[in-house]
Amino acid sequence: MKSTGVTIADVAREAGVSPMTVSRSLREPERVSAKSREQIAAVIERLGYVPDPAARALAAGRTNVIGVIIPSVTNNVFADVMRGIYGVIEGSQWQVQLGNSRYVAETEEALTRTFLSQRPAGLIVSGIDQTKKTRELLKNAPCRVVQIMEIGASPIDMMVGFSHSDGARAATRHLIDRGYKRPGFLAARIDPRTQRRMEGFEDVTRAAGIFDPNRILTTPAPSSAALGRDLMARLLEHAPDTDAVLCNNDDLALGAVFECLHRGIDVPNNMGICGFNDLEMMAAAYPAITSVKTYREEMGRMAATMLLQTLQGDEPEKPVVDLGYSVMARESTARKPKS
Amino acid sequence: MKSTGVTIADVAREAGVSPMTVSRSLREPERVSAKSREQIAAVIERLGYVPDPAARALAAGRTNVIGVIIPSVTNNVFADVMRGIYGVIEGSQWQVQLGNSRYVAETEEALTRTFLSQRPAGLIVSGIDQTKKTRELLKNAPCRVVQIMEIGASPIDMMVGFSHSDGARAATRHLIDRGYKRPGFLAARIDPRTQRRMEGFEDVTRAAGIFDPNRILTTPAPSSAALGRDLMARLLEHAPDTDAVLCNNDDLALGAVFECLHRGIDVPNNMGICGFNDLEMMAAAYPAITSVKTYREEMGRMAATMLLQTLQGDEPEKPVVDLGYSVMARESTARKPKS
DNA sequence: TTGACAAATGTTAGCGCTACCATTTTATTG
DNA sequence: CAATAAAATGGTAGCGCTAACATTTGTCAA
Repeated sequence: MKSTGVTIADVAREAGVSPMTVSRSLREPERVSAKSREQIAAVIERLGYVPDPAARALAAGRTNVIGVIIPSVTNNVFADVMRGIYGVIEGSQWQVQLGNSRYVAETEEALTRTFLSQRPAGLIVSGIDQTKKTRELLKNAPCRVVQIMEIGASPIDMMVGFSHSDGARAATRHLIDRGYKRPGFLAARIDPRTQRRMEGFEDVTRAAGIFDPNRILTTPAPSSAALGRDLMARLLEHAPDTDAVLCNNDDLALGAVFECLHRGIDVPNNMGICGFNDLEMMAAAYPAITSVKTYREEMGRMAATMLLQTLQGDEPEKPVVDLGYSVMARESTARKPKS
Repeated sequence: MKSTGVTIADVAREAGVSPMTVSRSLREPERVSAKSREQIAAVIERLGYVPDPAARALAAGRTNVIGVIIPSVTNNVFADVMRGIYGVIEGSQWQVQLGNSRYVAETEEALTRTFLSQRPAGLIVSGIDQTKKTRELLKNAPCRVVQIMEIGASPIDMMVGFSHSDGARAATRHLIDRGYKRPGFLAARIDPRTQRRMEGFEDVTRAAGIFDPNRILTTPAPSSAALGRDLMARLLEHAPDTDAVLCNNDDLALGAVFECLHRGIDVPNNMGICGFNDLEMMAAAYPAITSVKTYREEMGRMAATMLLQTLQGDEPEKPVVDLGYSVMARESTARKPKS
């Protein structure tokens, strides 16, 4: 039934030591004499012994599992974050266990419970909009917790992210600086982060006296390039004098660019287009597409690093890290100055 | 230390039954009287009892973990497959545990060992190019195994995929049918599946008497749209009379299209471009890009479904499923017939 | 009523490991 | 060289659950 029936007792017998010494040589080798350590290592190699994580977890009261809860496994943005997390954790003694909340708060709560029942070594959760109950569970968790993607005023424990509303503000100001007078906003699947980006857009356009709710188009459908084309088309019918769009993400921006190409609309001179996240293809597109760069892989790396630090007994320098964003100005908003 | 210190013994005491009855009511409710079942359910709810998976695994000699080994967590293709797998497994009693082999056979072997030491309920592995040792481990695994992404002659156990060389053959024939005379092939990161696509391309062009190794451009770098632009640019310098390209994947195809747009090359009339996988954005692009559609989410769904069937004691109808592919002909290869 | 049998429940033991404390061995010092 | 501390190792118990078997309770026909 077991892949290898070899137990710690077998190793101990063969090496002529007690199981306890074998156990120690695996977890705290510095507390075992060099002689025993080598003997044990040789036997482990020879017998192909692999510790049983279940037995270990039961005896030690904790696992080597780091739980990660994200709202989507397919969204490129989270894929990048995951790459960062995996990059740090792979090769260490810890293991990633992924949970997919599908943007549903109740699912997130259920996942949190499931993870906690496994006595994880640490947890990484997305965003700052947990339900009250989830927050409570995480606050009382017997492990450290890192919130990623966003930063906010009341961290549960640690936090790595950036301000989505500030990112959208900067992008909107960029459009205005480039001379666009009637900017719109396109968004799919309104999650809390989208909401805050929209607020940033509204703030800045309102302050400039050019806010117009008719130029804001949203849909609950999941984001895609096809949807970007569709939203752009609808915006052009609805408010044909719109001269720029801030898209909630890059898929939409790409679709918007394609729709303009299709209609023969001059990007950037008659339509400025800005995305959000700065996926790799934005720079490679033609015209190259302006986007708000976010540091997704770094976010994952940082979150995992902070967690590993705490697992080694250290504290991270700062419990809350703001990774910021950068507006990557490219052709799609490089409007020729008009008189 | 534990999130909830509630054990099965606590529940048993409160419900006035033995721990065994509680255990059974959780795993085989039909073997417990309705009265006990309700009582137990009420107590579980009241105390917030959650079974400890480690204790369960240790006692039962198996876990509820389904291990999935893929070569990349960030590649869209695998993200789609994962979505299919998660879709089937979420909500069931099983859990997904993801392993990332990074396209390295040794890493795959190590991951296989790690997973097997956890006594998984089942395994899903990518491709058919495992090392000999990995194959042996999987053959002797105490659980069922599904190979995905590809089909081949000697399945370890079950298999869901399609023929990459056939897909490439069909795409190449499509280019020839559309009147292209000097097709090239672009590929990044040569994995075994890329290799087989390349072979398919070579077969068909050779048979048509138009094979030219100078039109095949590859690089070990990971795939991206920027790389697609770059490869296209190099191909045009290297073999300027090339009139079509089959790209090993859609990122490259998108980049190739952008490079042509940039250079003012008429796609499809002076350059036909075909991708592979048919990611969502291919249809939304302008010009819409021809691609070989693969059924990635279905592949994940099917693999997970087959595994769950075996876990319930049934056998899947067929142990090897070929999901095929479809050439989605679009504008990027819709060349006007020349005399 | 009673035996025969099935359904429901309980008892025992142990999965493989590690925390905790006890003991032995080795190094250190006056 | 004894006294002491430090390093290395071992024994015991138990983590929370379930497999396997044992026992009790309920059902039904003769």
